[in-house]
Amino acid sequence: MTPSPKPVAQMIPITTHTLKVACSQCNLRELCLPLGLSEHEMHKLDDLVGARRRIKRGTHLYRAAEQFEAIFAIRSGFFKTDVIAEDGREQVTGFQMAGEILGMDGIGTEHHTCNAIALEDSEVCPIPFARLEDMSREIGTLQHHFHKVMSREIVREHGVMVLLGTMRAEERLAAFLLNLSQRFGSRGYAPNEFHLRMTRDEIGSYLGLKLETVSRTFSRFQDDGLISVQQKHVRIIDPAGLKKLMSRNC
Amino acid sequence: MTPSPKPVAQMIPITTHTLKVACSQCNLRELCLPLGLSEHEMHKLDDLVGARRRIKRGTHLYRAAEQFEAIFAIRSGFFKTDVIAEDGREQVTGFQMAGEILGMDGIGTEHHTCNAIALEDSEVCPIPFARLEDMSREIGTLQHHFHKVMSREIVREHGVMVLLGTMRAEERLAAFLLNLSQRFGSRGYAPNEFHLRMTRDEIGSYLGLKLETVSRTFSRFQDDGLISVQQKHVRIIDPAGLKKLMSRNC
DNA sequence: ATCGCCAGTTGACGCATGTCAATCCCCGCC
DNA sequence: GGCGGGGATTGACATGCGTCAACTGGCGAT
Repeated sequence: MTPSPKPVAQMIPITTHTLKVACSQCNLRELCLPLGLSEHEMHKLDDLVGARRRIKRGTHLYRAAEQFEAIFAIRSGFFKTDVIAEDGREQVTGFQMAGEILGMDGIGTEHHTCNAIALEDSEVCPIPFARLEDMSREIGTLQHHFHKVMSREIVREHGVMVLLGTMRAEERLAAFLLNLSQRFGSRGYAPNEFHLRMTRDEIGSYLGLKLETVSRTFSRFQDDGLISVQQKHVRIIDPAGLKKLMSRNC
Repeated sequence: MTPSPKPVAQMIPITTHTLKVACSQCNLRELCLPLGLSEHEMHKLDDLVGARRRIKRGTHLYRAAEQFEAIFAIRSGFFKTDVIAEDGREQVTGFQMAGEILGMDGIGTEHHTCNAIALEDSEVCPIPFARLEDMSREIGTLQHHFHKVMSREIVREHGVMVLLGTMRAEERLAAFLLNLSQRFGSRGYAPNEFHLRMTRDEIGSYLGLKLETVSRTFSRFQDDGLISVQQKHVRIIDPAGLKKLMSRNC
């Protein structure tokens, strides 16, 4: 093989300008806040969004009880959010990927109420919340889109409640895999082959299962020819079969 | 018994004026949207909020898939919201009481995504959403308060995820009772004695348990002297004992 | 006031998932 | 490239909750 050229990013001199997010240029705009803004509005948004911030794998973007200042659009990477109850139990409340918004839990109390931890080296665009509210008062489209984003988060959580309240282990894991698949797909990645960024324990916490149950269920899916799984690498062989699993009996 | 006097409501001539909500007069304002508004802003809000609507016990305030037009402030009464998955499973996603806001799940898709059903005869104040957004652009306080309400709903659902994901049956029911107690208390009702508006089945759906388990756990709590329960009437005898239950081991 | 029905209670039993433990095997670090 | 450790797998066993079923009793309709 011939040596591949250096990644483009390394050839561009790093200035505040290149570090600065330009929403108007961002290929995630359909997933993030700027959806449906005019050219002019989009450029106003560029001023709102702060300089991109790198979060190394394993470190916190924010912690519960910290002062809430901004929400964050994920530019690249992968996060988990979790809640630690007073008695120490951990519940993973979600996994977030590029184009999704983090931190809306902090608005109500002006303090974050959960932890956000990068599961791989990531970049986020901080959106100072007070300024977002100001700008929302000028740009109705932005206001409305932000409301939609928050509402969708509520609806997503309803889905998790259905999962945790009514589904059996197999169904939970099938739903989880199909959800990841759909989200990777809509970002232009292969929907049927991906690397899990989280451990079995984190999957288990999210799905209300113990890690051994997650592991066993993965193995069963593999034996049944639904997926092939090797550590964190997953290939979905029979998506329809997984879907069928979710609506069996009951 | 002597015949009781007619209910007061029937003695007042029904006019648009009496049916109309006056947020500026409402004793629920601390719980609902108008928190922190000036006198002038409050009166603008009075124009926003539509005529109060009565919802009879057992009937729907809205249904999943219906067009979303408004959110609803509960003036009086008690509701449940539920999601029916494609395969028919029902998950109760919440119980709502006076001063709480219903319908924010519909903003994202412009269609409601769950059902809201009155568990007793109730009254709601419809808040046309497009007009709420308009007014939010004029009144920053209102905008901010609405964002807080949505954020708190997200945080509430995180709490439910912790409950469903990590707690055992006893802990779930204890958490449920203490939550109801706190909410009744903050509305001026006796925190330690109340009527459940929902069935064992609905409690079970909310808590991810079968109705038999709910019933058995109630009985166990009674045997242990934590509560006294007779059908839908509950008295909390030992709140501290219930709290301790929730943080035992783990 | 009475009846019928639906909600609730209680018991017996089974199963899905948790618990505990041993072993394996990547992955990243030096 | 080798080594160490944490993540993953797998097995044996335990148990909490679900399932099925019988029975009770309040409440609302008439």
